[in-house]
Amino acid sequence: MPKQTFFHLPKEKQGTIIQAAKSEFSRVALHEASIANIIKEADIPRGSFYQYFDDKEDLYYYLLHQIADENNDRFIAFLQEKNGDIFETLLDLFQYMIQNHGNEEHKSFVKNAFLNMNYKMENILANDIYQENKRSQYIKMISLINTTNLNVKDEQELHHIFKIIMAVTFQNLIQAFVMDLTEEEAVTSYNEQMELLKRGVGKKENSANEFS
Amino acid sequence: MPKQTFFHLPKEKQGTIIQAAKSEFSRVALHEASIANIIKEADIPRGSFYQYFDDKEDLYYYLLHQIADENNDRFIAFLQEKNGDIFETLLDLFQYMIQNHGNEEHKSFVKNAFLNMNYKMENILANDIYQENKRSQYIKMISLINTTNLNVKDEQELHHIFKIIMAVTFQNLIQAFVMDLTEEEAVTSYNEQMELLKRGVGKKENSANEFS
DNA sequence: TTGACTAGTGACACAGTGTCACATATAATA
DNA sequence: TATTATATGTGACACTGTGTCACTAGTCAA
Repeated sequence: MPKQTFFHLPKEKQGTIIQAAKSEFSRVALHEASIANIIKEADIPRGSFYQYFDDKEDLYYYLLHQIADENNDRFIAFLQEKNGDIFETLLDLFQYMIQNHGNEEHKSFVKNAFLNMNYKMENILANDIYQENKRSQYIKMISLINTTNLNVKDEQELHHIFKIIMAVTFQNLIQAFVMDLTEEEAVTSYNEQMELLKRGVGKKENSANEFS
Repeated sequence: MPKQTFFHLPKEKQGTIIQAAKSEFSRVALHEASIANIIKEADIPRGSFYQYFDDKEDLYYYLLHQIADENNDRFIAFLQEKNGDIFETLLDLFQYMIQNHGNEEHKSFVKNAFLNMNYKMENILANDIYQENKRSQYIKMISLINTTNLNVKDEQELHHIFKIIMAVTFQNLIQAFVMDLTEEEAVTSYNEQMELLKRGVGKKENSANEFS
């Protein structure tokens, strides 16, 4: 978490630094990003950087959590809009995330974030100040899910289902970013997988496969 | 890929270097590992290291691919043993992977590998010499899957199902490693998710939820 | 014995990090 | 206004780690 000094800065200066950092982190992955580039672009001395942040990671995870929070908010908003339908919500969110929004830099940042996702997963899962926030957001999401369309017998199962769906969603996002799939390719494939999740992949008794 | 020079080395010296590298990579994640530690433990001069490998990553991914290949072979062997039942196979493999095998170092290496999984995903997905090998292994796996127990109508769906199952498996592996779950916790949760995958999470018409 | 090739070696230039002593600004108090 | 305290700004510097290169040392064939 950035130090208080950073938050005492005029908003404009904060913005300049954030902008420089985003630019650097969208240029290359975390482990290749250099503080030198950030301070050069933000035009602040090296010493100042360390007045504001512990290190490169501190700044990076601050930005990452901001974006994650935005997406969580968006998730919750979509979920409300779609009356709790998790599939419709995630399809929209998936589509939203792989779209460009006319900002190549933001997309690069997010792509690099996925590439770094496990770079220091302890850091993300760590019991830091974000943790409580994350937990309550998770509970909110779960509570908003409309279970009338889901074949779910208890809350435990709902957690499992959420986990499954998120795993598949993430994998598809990563693939879309890393393999540079077109939006259509990505969405079609994602959609088909979601249908399989709904239907189930185990053989039903009296049904025969065309293919086997 | 290590340079030819490395492969010309006597097996024993190769082993010493590999051992030193595994030790370092199990101590810390890739981005924190240092060549200095590896050459110190292997007792070779710095210049020699660069005769054998391009850099730290070169050595690291070589080891990682070795382990991945071993696991792929194990996957295929299990699949044959279980008459192509993908669920039984993966449950066994899952259990196998989170077990210790009396080698704390190997487990640390694998854990760090998961933490670094996306560190440089391009590297892993890159069209390198492993690619062809991987592709053919994938095809072999798919061909071994017994579809009589799966509700699958064409090959496209089989690919999707494989992808889904692997996504969920990986997520559970990562979680087990990072959150230090006991084997029982991990396997129980994984198992329950697999059952949901088989059954499907979408609501069947005439069935009612206890919970909603 | 010479030449050609392959491998071994460690000093070194270079790049990047985090720190620290000092400089400067701001605000509160006498 | 002068004084003091506190917060912030600054860049030179020590330190760590990387990759290179000129040189050395083997090996083998002519």
